[in-house]
Amino acid sequence: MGHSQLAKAQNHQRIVEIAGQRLRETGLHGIGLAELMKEAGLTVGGFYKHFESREALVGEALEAALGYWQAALQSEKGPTFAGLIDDYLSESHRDRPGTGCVLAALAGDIARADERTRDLCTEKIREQIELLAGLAGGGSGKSGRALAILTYSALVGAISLARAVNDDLLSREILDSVKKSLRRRERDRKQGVRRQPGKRAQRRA
Amino acid sequence: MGHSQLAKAQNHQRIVEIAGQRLRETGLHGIGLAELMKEAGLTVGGFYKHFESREALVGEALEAALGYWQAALQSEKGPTFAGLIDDYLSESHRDRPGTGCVLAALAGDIARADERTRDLCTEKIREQIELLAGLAGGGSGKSGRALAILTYSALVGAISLARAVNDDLLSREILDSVKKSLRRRERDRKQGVRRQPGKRAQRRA
DNA sequence: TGTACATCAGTGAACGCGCGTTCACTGATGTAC
DNA sequence: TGTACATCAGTGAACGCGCGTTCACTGATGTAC
Repeated sequence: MGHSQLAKAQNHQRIVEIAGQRLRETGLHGIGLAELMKEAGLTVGGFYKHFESREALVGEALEAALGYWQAALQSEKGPTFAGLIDDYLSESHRDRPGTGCVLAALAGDIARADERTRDLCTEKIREQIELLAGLAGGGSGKSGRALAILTYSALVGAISLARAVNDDLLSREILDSVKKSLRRRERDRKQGVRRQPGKRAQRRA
Repeated sequence: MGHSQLAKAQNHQRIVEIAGQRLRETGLHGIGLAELMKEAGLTVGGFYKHFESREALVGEALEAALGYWQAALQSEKGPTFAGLIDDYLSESHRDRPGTGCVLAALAGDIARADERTRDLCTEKIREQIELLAGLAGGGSGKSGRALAILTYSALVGAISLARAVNDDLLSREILDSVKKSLRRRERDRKQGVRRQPGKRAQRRA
């Protein structure tokens, strides 16, 4: 319980990390500072030694949470399109919003948030789409980007619905069905792209 | 400002309707009773002559709002799959969450809501999927349902992302791109189904 | 049709609680000599 | 290496505000005679 600079930095990071989880679990207004600080092993009073306001913490936490997801995706050293879909639409992801995709958990809240927060998310969404488009196929054409946007939308929507739904059977059906549809979509496109030199070859096969 | 039974019923309906809009606009915890009653031309005190609690109002409002969407879809007398997609992914829908799809606006909040609310939404989601599956094609096969689920997920996700995004260009791109992708998907499937008797006919064309 | 009365939708103020924020204080940290 | 001192992370209580809920009261509604 020292007051060293190191301890402060560690505490700061811990608060941000916990906030990132709880915000995704309970919504942007779902948790109070007292509870948050307690969970970090501290008391409320100290909060303002770290952040200017609750809003400032939310900003930092969202930024970190968005970055975390990004990192997780890229660190998988060359994740595949199909692998990414399977991860995203897993029951594990559905049941752990706290460590999952920020947009799936908070899209509604973000749409109503201040401009700075929305700026942040806009850039992250842009990056995600580009990442997906890159994975979708070597082609730099528009269809890769279109597939990326469709895929991203379907992922976010499917997880949102699967979480909203109360019936485990329906919830799983949503995850599995979208998983299969998206996988097939990518497969179809890849085959189309690879046989590019002669389009007639597709018909012969 | 009478106290008649008729007036009460009208006030009740008005409160529910306004709540349905404001909740979709500001989230399940985004608006207070005082403001709500004021907007309905009443004062806070009278609230409990209509509802047992705030929670009860939210339940009624959500049920009405979900029903409203359902009705709008069906009253379009035989809406088409493509028409439905265009309506859902319109800028008008994006910019008016208050009168739009409950799930697109509140999926996050609903996932965290009490069981009764989630039950309600689960049934509505089931109905929507069946409605879409019915429109997707005459075939009663599994692929119609899979397309319905993919479509529904993509719709909810696309509108959620388009609302979260701050950049109007990217927002429109998401709407338009998903619109096109889904339209094509349905077209492809319809062609496949209609030429069922002889699969070879597809290759000849 | 007219009159007395019970009902109850709606009013406006007050209550109580939770939560973000502030503040005086503590004591370990780290620096200047 | 020791010592005196300034800094500041963290404490715990208090403040103020907003919001859901309660309550005594009002007066129009609608009913019984």
